[in-house]
Amino acid sequence: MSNLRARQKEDRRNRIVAAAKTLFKRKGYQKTTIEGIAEEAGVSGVTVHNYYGTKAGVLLALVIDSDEQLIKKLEEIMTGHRDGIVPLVLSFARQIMAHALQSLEKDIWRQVMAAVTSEAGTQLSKAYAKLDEQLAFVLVRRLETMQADGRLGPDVDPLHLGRALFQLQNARFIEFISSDAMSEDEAVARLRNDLVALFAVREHKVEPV
Amino acid sequence: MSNLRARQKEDRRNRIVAAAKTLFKRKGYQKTTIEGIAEEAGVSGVTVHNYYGTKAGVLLALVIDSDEQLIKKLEEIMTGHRDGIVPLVLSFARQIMAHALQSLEKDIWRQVMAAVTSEAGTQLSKAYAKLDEQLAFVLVRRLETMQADGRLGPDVDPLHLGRALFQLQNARFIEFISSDAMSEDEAVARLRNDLVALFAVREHKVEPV
DNA sequence: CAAAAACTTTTATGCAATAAAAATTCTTTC
DNA sequence: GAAAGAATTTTTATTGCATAAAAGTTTTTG
Repeated sequence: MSNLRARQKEDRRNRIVAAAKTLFKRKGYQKTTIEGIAEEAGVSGVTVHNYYGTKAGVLLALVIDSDEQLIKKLEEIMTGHRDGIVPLVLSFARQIMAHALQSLEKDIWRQVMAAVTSEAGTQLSKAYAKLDEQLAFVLVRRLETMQADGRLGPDVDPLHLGRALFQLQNARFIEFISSDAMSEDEAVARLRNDLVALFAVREHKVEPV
Repeated sequence: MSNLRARQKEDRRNRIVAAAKTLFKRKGYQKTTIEGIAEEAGVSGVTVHNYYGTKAGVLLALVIDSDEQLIKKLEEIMTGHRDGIVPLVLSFARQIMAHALQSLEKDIWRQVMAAVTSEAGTQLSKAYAKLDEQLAFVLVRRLETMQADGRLGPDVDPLHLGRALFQLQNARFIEFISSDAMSEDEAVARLRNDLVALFAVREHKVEPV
């Protein structure tokens, strides 16, 4: 029974995150209090702080759990793709938006994105950034396959292209969650406009700056 | 003397923002209190809340003022450009980063970006979004000129392209301020990688999704 | 089993945010 | 130009996040 203490800690972490998920979904982010989460989880409020630093930290931990599943799922789904880059990225974007709304509401996602930025440098924020990198790599791997199949020119760098495409997708995702009025379709349409416009460019010389 | 009341209000707004700017720069964001700003501005703490809603709201108001100047300056500087798209966007990005660091530190910019997201829907956040749109249009106008000069293919939509390029630039700007360690050069290098990779793509068919 | 170490809880404090009541100050109207 | 009325700020009070230090509890170790 190596380390009872470690197991207790793990158990408390799980209880806190589970309690938070329940309360965030039931009452929304603003109206659930740390003290409420603590009570539901059977610990003291200060312990929640000790574990996660801030209320947003608890939220981030919860989202990270959920996103790890998303990545696995995306990896599978995307593997089937035999289309061009634009449909690939749009499908990718749709999966992410659908998954996001399925687990939490837009208002709460705004808190997530805000926390990632304002708490940049914390462990949880770094963990979130790492997941973003993994998401980008889902695209990168698809692009590598496309290049191997000859569906993507040999002069393109799949790593940089994948990252760039992810950045664009992510920017539109943030726009999507930033407005309750914006539909998935609208967000996808904007992303398509981005891609079509970018791919229409024929740039020849690239000087250093 | 139309409306003494309105003038007093305007005066208080100015004093609050000026006081906040002084204190943010002197003590940083976390350590300046609303009460402190209020005292420096000669009003009560609750008045600051009544005017700007939150501490981040005061910060946003201050940044918006500063960004309005940036846009004018950028419009002038960018007009001189006779290079390709990539140098244009990189130069644009450099101007924005330089301006940002000149007015406030990275840590405070993180609070700005977080506030824009978490307080999406408020007047101040909308005002900030509008400035972003104006910034994107600085690029759009340059692209229109390039197209008229024949330096950009006629099948490209300058509006969509400008917006897409701004989104990319903005994503890398956020990355830049999110890490104290990232230099301007590094951020520009990443943005260049994005652009080069995207422009190397030769996509032919674009099916709907 | 007792001492030490590791955690959690209790207790206390500062500050943001918000609401309601009280006090001021400006505007209007007679 | 003074009093009534309206607008706006300040005072006062409360809740909750965040943090620190002291006190208490449980696990680990010798």
